[in-house]
Amino acid sequence: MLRAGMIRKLAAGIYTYLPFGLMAIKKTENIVREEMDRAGAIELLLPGVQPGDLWMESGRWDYYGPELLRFRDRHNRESCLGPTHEEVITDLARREIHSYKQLPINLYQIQTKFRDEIRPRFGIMRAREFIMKDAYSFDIDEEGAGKSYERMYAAYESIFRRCGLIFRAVEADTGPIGGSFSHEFMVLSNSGEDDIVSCQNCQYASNLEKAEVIVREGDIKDIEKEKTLQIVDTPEIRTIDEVTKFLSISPQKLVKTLIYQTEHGPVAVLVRGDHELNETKLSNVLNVQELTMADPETVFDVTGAPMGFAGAIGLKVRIVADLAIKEIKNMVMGANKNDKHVLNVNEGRDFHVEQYADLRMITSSDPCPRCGGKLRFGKGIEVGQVFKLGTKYSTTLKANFLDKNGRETPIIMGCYGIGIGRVVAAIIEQSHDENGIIFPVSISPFEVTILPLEIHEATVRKVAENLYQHLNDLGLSVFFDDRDERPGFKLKDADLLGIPVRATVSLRTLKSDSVEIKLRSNQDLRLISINKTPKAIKEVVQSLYDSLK
RNA sequence: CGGGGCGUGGCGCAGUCUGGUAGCGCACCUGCUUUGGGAGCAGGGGGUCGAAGGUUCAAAUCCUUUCGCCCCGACCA
Repeated sequence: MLRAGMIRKLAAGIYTYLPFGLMAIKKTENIVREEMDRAGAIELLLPGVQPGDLWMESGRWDYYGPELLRFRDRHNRESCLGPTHEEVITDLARREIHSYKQLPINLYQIQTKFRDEIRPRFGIMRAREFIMKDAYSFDIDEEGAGKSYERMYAAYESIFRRCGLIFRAVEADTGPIGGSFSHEFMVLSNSGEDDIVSCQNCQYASNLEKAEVIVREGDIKDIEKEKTLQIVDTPEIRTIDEVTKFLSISPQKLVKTLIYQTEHGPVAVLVRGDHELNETKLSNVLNVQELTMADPETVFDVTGAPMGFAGAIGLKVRIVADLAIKEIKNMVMGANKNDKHVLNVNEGRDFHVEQYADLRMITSSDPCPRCGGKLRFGKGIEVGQVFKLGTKYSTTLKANFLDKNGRETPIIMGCYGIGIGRVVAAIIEQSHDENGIIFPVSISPFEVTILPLEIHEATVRKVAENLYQHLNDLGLSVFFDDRDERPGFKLKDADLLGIPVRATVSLRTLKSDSVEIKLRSNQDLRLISINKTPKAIKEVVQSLYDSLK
C-alpha cells in the first residue's frame, strides 16, 4: 500500500490515507453500509472523545489497561479516546429506550477508533488509529438477540464475499469486550497474525487458542497395572526432552507440573509431556484475570525444589489437570527434590487432582471436535467479529426497559465490528502479484484505467479522451493516466495500482482503429474496434461484479 | 517492558571501527536524443549528519544524555 501511494505513515501505527487509499476505503465502507442497511441496522455517529466517568461506571476504566488512551481536559476531567463504543451506545440506549415497543433496534457507525497498541505492526493491519464499523443490537429477549446475531452474521458473510475475500467464521474467545458468545471472521492468509485451525471435512474453524480438544473415551486408555513408587536420580535433567531420553520413556508417560501465579495465589497445573498448556483455557477454567508462570522463588516455595523438578505429590496448592492426565497410569514426574524424578505415580493413590479440564493446545494429531475429521493449521487475518454481549453492559450501566408486563428488564445486547482498513489490507494481501495489487472490482478506486501511451500524439489523446467520455456516460468510474511518460512507466504503474480493467490506446492499436482491453488478473489481450469499446468494457466490468455474488 | 538494529540532501544508503575536503544511487531542474514494460548523454540545484551537552586545534565519526523509528518477544481487538 505504501508503494502504490495509498497510505503514508505519520508516526508509529498512525497513517495518512492518500486519495487512492481513501477511495478503496470508501468503497469498502459503502459495501458495509449497504449490507448493514439491508440487514435493518441504522447508521449514527458517536463521539470519539469520551468521558472517563462512563468508563468508570462500566468498570472498564481499570480493566481495559494502557491500550486505552487517557487524558485530562482543561477542567481536569478524565477523558479517553474511544477504542470501542459499548459504553457510549449503552448510555444512549438507557436514555432513549424505555419500552419493549422500541425494540429490537440495531445501531451502527463507521468511525475512527484509537487503541494505544503496545506494538503496532504490519502497516495498516494493526494500526493505533483505524477506521472501524461497529454495530450494536438491542433486544428484549435471548431469542431476539439470537436473531440479531444471525442477521449480522449473514450480513458479514455477504460483505466479505462482495469484497472478494476467502474467509472462514471462527469460534473465538471473547476477550476484554466480554460477553458470552462470539465468532471472528478470518481471512485465510499466510501473513496473518492469528493461528487458526479449520476442519478439512466440515465447516468447523476455530482460533488455535480456543480450539477444543476432544478426548475419546477408551481411545488412549492406559491399561497398565499400578506399580509402586520409585524415586530415581536425574542429575541436571530438567527438560522433557532430557528426561525422556535419560529414562528412556515415552513423553506420553511423562507429566509436566507447571506452577502458575494468579491473584488468588499459586496453582499447579498438570499436562502430559508431549502436550502444550493453553493459558487461555487455563485462565477460563480457574476464572482468574492474572496468570503468569511462577518465578523460581515461588516454585521453590511451593515444591521445595528448583525449577525443572516439580511434581504433584505432596503439593499444598490447588492442582488442576488436563483431561489426558486422567488416562495415564504409572506416570513419571518431578520428585520435588533437586535432581530427582519419581516413577509409577498414580492419581488418587499418590496425589489428588481437584479438577480435570480441557487445558491444552490442540495438536495436528487431534481430530476435529465436531466431526472427527482431519484438521488444517494456518494463519488468518481477523477482519470482523460478532459478539453476543448479553446484559453485561445493560446491567452495569442500567439500560433497562419495561416489558409487556410492565417489569423493568435489562436490554440484551450484541456488538459487531469490522476493521475497514484491515479489510482493504487483507484484500491486497490475498490478491496481489510481483507487479502490485490486483483489486477486486468492488473495492478498486476505479473500475477502469485508460492508458494513452503516446499522449503527445493528437490522435491518441483524442481517442482516449473520447473513450473516457463514453465510459463516464455509461456510469463507469475511470482513471485517465494523462502523464506524458514513457509507455513502460505507465504500464508498470497501472499494474501497481491494480485497477481491474485496463484500456490501452496507442499508435499501434490505432493502426487497426482499435483499443486494447486487458484484465489485471490475467495476461489476455483483446483488441476491440473503437466504436465497440465502451460497450465491451461495460460488459467486462459487469461480469467482474457478477463473479463476486 | 525485555532483546537486537537504525537515524547522514525528497527517498534508499556508504562514510563512524582508526576524528581532518560530507559522498553514491534514485528523484528533482535545464537541454538534446528516445517512446508498448520503470530510457541515454550533457549540465545544474539541494544536507544545522535526529536533538542537547561534553572531549579535542579539529567531531557525522569518541563520551554522556535524550527523542524518534524498525525488527523479534511478552501483551492484545
